[in-house]
Amino acid sequence: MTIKVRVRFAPSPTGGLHLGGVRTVLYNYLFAKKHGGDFILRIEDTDQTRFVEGAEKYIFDCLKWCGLEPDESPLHGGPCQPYRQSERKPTYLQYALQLIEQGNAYYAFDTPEELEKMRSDYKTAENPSPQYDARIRMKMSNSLTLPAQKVKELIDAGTRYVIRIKMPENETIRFDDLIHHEVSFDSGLVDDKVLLKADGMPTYHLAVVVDDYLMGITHAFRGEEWLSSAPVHILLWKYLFGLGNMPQWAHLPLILGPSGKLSKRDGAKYGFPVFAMNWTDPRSNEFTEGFKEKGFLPEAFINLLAMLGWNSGTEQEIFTKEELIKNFSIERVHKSGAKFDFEKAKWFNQEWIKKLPVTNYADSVKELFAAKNIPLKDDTYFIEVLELVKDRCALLTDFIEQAGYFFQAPAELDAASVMPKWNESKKEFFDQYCQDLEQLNEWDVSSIESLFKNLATEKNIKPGELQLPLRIMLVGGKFGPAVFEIAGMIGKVATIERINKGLSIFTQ
RNA sequence: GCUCCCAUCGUCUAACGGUCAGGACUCCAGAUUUUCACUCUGGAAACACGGGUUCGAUUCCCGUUGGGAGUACCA
Repeated sequence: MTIKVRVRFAPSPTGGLHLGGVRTVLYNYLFAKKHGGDFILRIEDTDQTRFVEGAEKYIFDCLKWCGLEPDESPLHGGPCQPYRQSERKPTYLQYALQLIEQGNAYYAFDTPEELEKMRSDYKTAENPSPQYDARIRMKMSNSLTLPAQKVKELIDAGTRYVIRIKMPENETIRFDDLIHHEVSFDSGLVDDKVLLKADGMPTYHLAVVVDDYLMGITHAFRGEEWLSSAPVHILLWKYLFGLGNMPQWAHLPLILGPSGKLSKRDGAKYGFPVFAMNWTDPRSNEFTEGFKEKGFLPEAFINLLAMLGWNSGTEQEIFTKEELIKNFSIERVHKSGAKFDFEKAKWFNQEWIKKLPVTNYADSVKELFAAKNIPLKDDTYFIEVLELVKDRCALLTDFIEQAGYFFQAPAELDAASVMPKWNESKKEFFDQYCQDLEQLNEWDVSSIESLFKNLATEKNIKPGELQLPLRIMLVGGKFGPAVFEIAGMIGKVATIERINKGLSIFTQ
């Protein structure tokens, strides 16, 4: 019998969801779906001081937008409720006490001030950050150094205490990581991490192990920043639930920014989004841009994230979510960190804009237009326009410039591209052309075009000399599809209006 | 400082002892387009260094260097 795959993503609701976080979700999700397993979202809100209003909902919104919704979560329910660690608080104490009984943990009464004093007292040039470890724990105030009676008195008196793991002194802790393979640590070099805080809440270290066990997690994928504390978790598994029940670990390589680790600041500094969606910290009011609002398609977003540290072994780069699920394998995830490249990210999005039917993202573009007060016509026309200009758009926001002139006259004309070669005979040409257009019964592209070319021949002007001015009049700049196509789309009235307006500007 | 992780074009990557080291993004040139883009063709661009092992190393081992992470009653 094979055990059902169960994976989890366990964010703390402290702020935006960044690239690396979404990619961790993605790999978890892909792995679970590939193996017919469950993807669980657990909220790790054990630090009350860092709780941020709205952060949890924001995470759900991001996952929904990405199409990576969990099977179980505080929002979706599930058999292992509750999925918020703050609501599981009573659970953790018993395991901490079990560890004390087994001799694997102890009470520590040191105050924050005492800890600080210890750190400064033992700080040297060779050891800038002294740890609470085997060498110094016997010099501190804890149940290892105090007589049992005294410990009992302190606890009975309500003295604040924490419970720390007692790291063995000379043990090599090994484990097999799905990505890094065998990793080993010397237990004597790891400090006695706090397991249960003075407020009764567990730290991440205890909570992650207890909940992974209680929720039946079979595979635990997380960022590489956790690799250093893995020995603590391995030991906890050994002491509490047995190494045989421990999930398979995979520590994902980090996503780097242009200079070192990717940070919120990089986004602002280099002009690319870092979070999945816009996020404003309610406390500091600090705003961080999101991929969604920047104009990314969710399909492109997960595609580009998937390729940042993983590849299928083929030369295929564009993958649908279904293809990713089919092809994903944790063994093909890279060991080294990947630098995020916004240019390549845009390329992925452009490919997806071209690949997807415009109807898939027409509503998003509509919202963008509404925000810019661009008037909309009927849907058929709208779709037709998007189809016409989609090849020119890397971001959804590019549609504003590339499609806006189909709905309203350009606000400004690139007169500089026309003026140097502008002359009276061209003005006469356009005057005449307007009159001819007015008479046109059938407003179709070929008539508009042949009228233009015939008149040009008649006036003895090269059509090429005239097309650019016409384009500038209709579009505003040197871009867009074929001019006559545009005239055909915007209609007789708008075409003539825009030519006349252009004429008045060029002939000043 | 200490611990751990990592190392192929500028960037993302392929290669699992023998390849002209392949692809993609970016950049450059050309074709196409009477604009811009798309598309197509071509080009520039990498095995960090030093030792081993081997008939043969980008590939395996060791060291050096470089980069990253951790070193909280944060996750």
